[in-house]
Amino acid sequence: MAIDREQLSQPALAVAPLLLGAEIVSEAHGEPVLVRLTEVEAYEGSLDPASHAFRGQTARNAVMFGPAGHLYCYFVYGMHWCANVTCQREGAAAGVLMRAAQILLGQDAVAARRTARLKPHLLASGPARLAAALGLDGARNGLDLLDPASPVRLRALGSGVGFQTGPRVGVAAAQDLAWRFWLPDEPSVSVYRAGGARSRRRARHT
DNA sequence: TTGTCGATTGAG
DNA sequence: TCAATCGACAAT
Repeated sequence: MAIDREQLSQPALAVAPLLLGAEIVSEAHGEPVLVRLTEVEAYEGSLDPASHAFRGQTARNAVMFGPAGHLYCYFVYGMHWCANVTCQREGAAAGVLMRAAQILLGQDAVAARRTARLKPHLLASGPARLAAALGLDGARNGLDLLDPASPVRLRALGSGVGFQTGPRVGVAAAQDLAWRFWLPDEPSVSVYRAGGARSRRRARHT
């Protein structure tokens, strides 16, 4: 059964639980890779200082201002790609960062593409590792995850229940918000690291 | 035009 | 604990 875009056209806080346990298929590398999301984070647009869309629309974040159910890929730290599922209606920006997943299909191919040797449950643990596993980068930015013809598709949503929440990883702004969602007892869930490490390191010396 | 810093990862 | 590495954006 097809996924209704309406379900994704809500605030990120409402969409995030639905994406936990959701299945994503990618044929970006040729051979299909299928994953089940185990960890996500909500990013609201205008109200969220940690969101790329907080200061309004730019060339980079334009996809987040479009319709829900599209892929927002961004480049970070000069070397990694991360990917969001856009939500909210057209004109309102919000997204859910995909942080970790369990690989259901194509695990050997994913492992073979990596230079670092990782244990299987770590192959898609962390947003950049997950993006790499699915072959998501700037070339995939803006893809419609609900289009059957798309090489990257959202195949099923999660149940929306049975998750845990906590502060977002690596985010300096709005640390009081419990906008990270994960499935308990999933080994692929990434380790928590508080945000703003760099600026706080400088502050300690001054 | 320049300088700062990031929704991270992997090695030491 | 820290370096890698570069694009976006705010400040000049």
